[in-house]
Amino acid sequence: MVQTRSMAKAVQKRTLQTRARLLYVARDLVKTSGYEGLRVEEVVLGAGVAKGTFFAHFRDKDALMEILIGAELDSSLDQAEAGPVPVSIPDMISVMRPYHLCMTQERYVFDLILRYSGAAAIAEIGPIANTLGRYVYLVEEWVKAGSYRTDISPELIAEGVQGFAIQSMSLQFCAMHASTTFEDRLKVYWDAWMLPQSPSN
Amino acid sequence: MVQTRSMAKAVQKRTLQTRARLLYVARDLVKTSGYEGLRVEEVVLGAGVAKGTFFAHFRDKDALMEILIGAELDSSLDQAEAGPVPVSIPDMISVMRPYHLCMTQERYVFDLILRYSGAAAIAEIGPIANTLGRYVYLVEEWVKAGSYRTDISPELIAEGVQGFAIQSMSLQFCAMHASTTFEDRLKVYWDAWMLPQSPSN
DNA sequence: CTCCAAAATTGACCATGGTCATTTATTGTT
DNA sequence: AACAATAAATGACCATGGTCAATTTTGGAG
Repeated sequence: MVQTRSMAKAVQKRTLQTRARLLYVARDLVKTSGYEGLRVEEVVLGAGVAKGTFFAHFRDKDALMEILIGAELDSSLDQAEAGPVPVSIPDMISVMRPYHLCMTQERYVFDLILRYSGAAAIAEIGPIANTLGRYVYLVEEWVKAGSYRTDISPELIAEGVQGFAIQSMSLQFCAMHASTTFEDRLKVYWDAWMLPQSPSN
Repeated sequence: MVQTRSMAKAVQKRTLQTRARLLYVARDLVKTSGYEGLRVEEVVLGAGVAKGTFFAHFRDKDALMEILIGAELDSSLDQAEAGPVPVSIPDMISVMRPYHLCMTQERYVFDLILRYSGAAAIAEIGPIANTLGRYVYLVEEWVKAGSYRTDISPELIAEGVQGFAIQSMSLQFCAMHASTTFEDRLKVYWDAWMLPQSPSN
């Protein structure tokens, strides 16, 4: 008899186990050697599978990275979301600190986030693009609840907030601008963006 | 006799020739296969040298890329700098078009620019970080000559302008935000940043 | 229980960037 | 012109991510 759609075999238990093992080993390796130091070969060795198996579970090494980093970012956001709504710019900076620290923990991580923030060329939105979306949404809510400029939409404000956060991180990694710290710069930008003080002209 | 500083041998002609040949071949290959398609092996084959020679002239493949892309960006900026000073935001957008097009010509190029905008972890400022610095300086001059918000310094305005340009490019490559075009988005951001219209509260 | 098609796994192999001990070319000195 | 010291070039080799035809495992049908 022909195999019909409803008879389609479910994902095998084995698959889930293997995938879980790969993720577990990877997370463990990252703990000791950092993201940049992660090697696919070490992961498969630790998980006791062949190299090909890795790529049957993840499109490429970056896809695994995205999952690991995306999860870390997500839990930082959970933290930020759980607390009280920040009512000032310094508040926001402090509530977002874990998230921002997570993004800048390694240059390699920051680069990967930038690269994947655009959800690749493909139309698929990955874990990282997803948390960036959550970030904007969260900030938008905070903006609605607070007193900031009213000439543009809260969503636009939130997009700019994220843009400036990323800009500040970039400059932190830049030799030309090493003098100012990340959070000082961020405050200057966010103040100027969210609370413009003088007439345009 | 001991070799003194003043007797230090100059760079050999051969060196300059080899380097020029490598650069010429690379530029030529980029013209047909794009930046992403460039292979070191093709470059050395075309230049008639061994692979090791390539890496004696450039730290790594990215260093060559930085030179090629940096030069392209620089000449776009030369163009922008040569014309009349833009007196409005739409003017600025149009004057900067070649530069922005250059940055977004390939996803690969944009990623590399982002990666090298921070002048690597090393304290050395490369061609790309350099053009980004020029960009900010140029915009700063334009801002000084025009009528924009006065509550923050022209330099800060210029930094934000660049940040929003990069943000707009990122979103252009992003599946979630493909609906708005780059320049439309840029105008929205730049208007809101340079000409805030309403009191903060 | 046996058989089979689909799913999962394997590992030899490839692509490509990058290294370095060795060889070759250049140039100032005598 | 011969030599020595330095610079440049070489190419075999390595590291690492990624591929794919062949093999093994799984789970349901009869």
